[in-house]
Amino acid sequence: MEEGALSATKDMTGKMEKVYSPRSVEERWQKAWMSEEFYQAYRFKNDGRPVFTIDTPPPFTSGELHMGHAYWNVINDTVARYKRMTGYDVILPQGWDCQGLPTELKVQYRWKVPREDRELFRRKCEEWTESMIESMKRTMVRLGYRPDWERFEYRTMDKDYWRAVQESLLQMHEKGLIYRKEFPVHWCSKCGTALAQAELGYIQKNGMLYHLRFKVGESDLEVATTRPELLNACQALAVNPEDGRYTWAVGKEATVPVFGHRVKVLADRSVDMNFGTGVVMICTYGDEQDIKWQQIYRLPVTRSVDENGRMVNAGKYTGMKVAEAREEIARDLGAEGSLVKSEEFVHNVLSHTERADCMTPIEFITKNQWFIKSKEFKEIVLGEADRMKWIPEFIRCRLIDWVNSIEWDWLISRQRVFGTPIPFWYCSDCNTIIAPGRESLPVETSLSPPPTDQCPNCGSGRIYGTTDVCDCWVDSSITPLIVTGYFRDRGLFEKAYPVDLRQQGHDIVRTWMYYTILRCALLTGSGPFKGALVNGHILGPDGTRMSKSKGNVIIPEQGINQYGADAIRQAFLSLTIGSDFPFKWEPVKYGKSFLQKLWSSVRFAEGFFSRSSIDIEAMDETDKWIVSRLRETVSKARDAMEGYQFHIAIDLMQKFYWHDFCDQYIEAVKPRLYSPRSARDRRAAEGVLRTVIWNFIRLLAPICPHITEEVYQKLFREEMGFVSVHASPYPNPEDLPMVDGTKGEKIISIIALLRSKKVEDKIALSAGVRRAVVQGNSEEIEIYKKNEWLIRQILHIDSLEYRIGERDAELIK
RNA sequence: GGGCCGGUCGUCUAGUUUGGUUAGGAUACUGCCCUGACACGGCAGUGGUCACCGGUUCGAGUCCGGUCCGGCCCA
Repeated sequence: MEEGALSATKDMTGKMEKVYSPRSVEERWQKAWMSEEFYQAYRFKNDGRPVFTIDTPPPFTSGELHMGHAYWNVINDTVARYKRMTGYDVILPQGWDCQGLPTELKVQYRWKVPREDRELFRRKCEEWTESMIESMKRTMVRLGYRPDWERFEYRTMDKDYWRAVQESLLQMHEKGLIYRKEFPVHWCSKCGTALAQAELGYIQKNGMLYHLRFKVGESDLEVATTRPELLNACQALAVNPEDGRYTWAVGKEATVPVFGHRVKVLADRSVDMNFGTGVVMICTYGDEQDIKWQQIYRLPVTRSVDENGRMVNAGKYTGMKVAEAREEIARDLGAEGSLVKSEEFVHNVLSHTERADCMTPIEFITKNQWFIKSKEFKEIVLGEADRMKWIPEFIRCRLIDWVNSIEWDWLISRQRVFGTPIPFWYCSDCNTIIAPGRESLPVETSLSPPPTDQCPNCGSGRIYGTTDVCDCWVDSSITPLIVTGYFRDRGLFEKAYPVDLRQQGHDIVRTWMYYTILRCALLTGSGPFKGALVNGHILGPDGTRMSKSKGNVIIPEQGINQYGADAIRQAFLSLTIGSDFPFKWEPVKYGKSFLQKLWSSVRFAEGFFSRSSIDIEAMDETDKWIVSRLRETVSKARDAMEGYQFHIAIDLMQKFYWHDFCDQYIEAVKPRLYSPRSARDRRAAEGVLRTVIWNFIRLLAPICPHITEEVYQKLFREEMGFVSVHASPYPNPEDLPMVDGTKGEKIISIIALLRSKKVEDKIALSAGVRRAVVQGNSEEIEIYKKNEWLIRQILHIDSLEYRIGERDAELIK
């Protein structure tokens, strides 16, 4: 490091500059923290101290670090800095979730690379991802975020990570938790892949509700449906057994319009009598309910839509796109006289909504897919939800609700390219899974020959590998195992697992957190998290989700450039954890002002710093007051930090420092420094100034790591000897003298009152006042008398008089 | 449609578990003031029927019931 690079900001004369400039200070320390010298403050040492491990979902490598990322980086970093200062050996990892559809879509559509050339395609994806990581990392660093990059950075596209993911699947396979089966899966015809339940959402769309006439003998049965194109796959009609309108039809056969085949009319209690006509058609498959009914009533299956979203087995409609076929059939129904009416209808369409801007409606397609058994393990996850400590507490039920609503096993195969290969071969006759040997991992079974050429179950020779890759959550649901060394360092694993804290947003409780708890519990026998800290979203200033199309996106750099990372960090941490907030510049500006306040006060105090420590005997009443306030603040702020109540902690700190220390104490201490009565009294004041600042910068260090480091290096490093403020111990109330501040408080408050009177009377604070009368009870007057010199000096009052009465003051010019 | 969570000055927040003095603070705003750390400052002031309605109680922001609004999840 070049000479002087670490010295604090000074002007040419060596004094601290009047205006604090976050930009240069922050960049300087961010650079320093990456150096070998400072790494020891951030390194996981494994030296026997209690370990504190944080697991956090690795961000998807989109290339843009948005406000949400910045928010949870700040939370993580603050927790880690706090825990390090309170004596823990902290593991703060940083992962990158690389693989997934969005990257493939970028490479496919923007770079025009065909995914048929798998090798080239994958290489392009990796290239893209590398550059995305670079740019995200730059912003993270600029926020002051300092994980243990050196040892605990991981990327899900790395071969080591592949090996871990595949190893975990091998272990699950050995426990009998993986199967391959032909099953109707949620299919996105645009992306050409199966999707998990968690990747889907409902989109409200305008559509048509068609009322169709089915013939039952000589009578008519009217059915309302949004999807007449599935008529060819209509296997039954159903009504509610309670529905008196249709009891006559139950058990009879109905003729399907246009196609002419005959289907039964069933009675089933899950039919909603109030929807449409109360008669529903069961097709294979229109929705998840159809799948259930198909299984319950053992209905035949007709494929009606293919992987490209075109009709099959549909007579003259075969080959048409779904939407096209719908209109065509509607027309034919009309011609045939089977269409009673059609009406405009707003409905929720199950679509591909997550992690992609795809939004294509989902079809159900029957294919061979890979699954992890999950719905039979609800109790395990519910047990973990119960054991974990949740912040805030109410998030617990989000997980419980989700788990209770799960109806399907986890579909883990994706028909894509950029992902971790599924590490199994299979027998195409009986679907037996054939696993590779551990030593051959990572493996791509589409390229490598199977370890056996005969199925161990049925003896068939038809054994194939797969080009299917894993769902991204298969990768990212083992992060607690990755960071604690489950696959490489069992000694560490024993110490660090389960991780102490999982920090994430509330939107991914049902997906990421659920999968992580499930997988880790199944693999290790115990849940991955002791506690979860779940934060809300930072919304656009208009209170809605930030999105480019709405033009309400604010990027973290804007704030860092203008106000500094320490200012943004304060703004983020002053929000209640778990709730959503519209982004506001106000608190960021306030954060900046606080930095300036801290800076100015240190600049003032620096001139009076002596190496002498606090002299309890020589302390005056105001000294005792500020020290007792400091003690109280340290104690309460520590409690708040312990409970991750950052907004409480930061509020305590800001109020103490600004309004007690700066507004009151520093004003009150000036005469003792500028025109002291005795050297000892001056030294006492100096010792208090130094003690408050030394404790306060450590108190604030996890929240504002840059300015506190700057002050530490400039004023304290030489004496205290820690390489960094972040390597020093967090302040402890036990280390501060227990003094009674009640008398000092009386003095401070009468000074404040007299100061207000001067302002009210438009007397400059520096101007002299001939006479003043203060009023109070006899005990208070006693205290004022003893401290008359200080009161008169501060307020430039020539003589003070006292009067018994309500606490009050009066100036006489 | 169902479940969960939340609703305290313009904004953020304390207080709600264990009901009890004029609901506290900060910020923003307005006014006055450059006082030897800081005008990114100081002092003062305006601002809240604690979402709404009802109930329990001597007394409710706090407890109970219902309604409305917002958010998330599920259908």
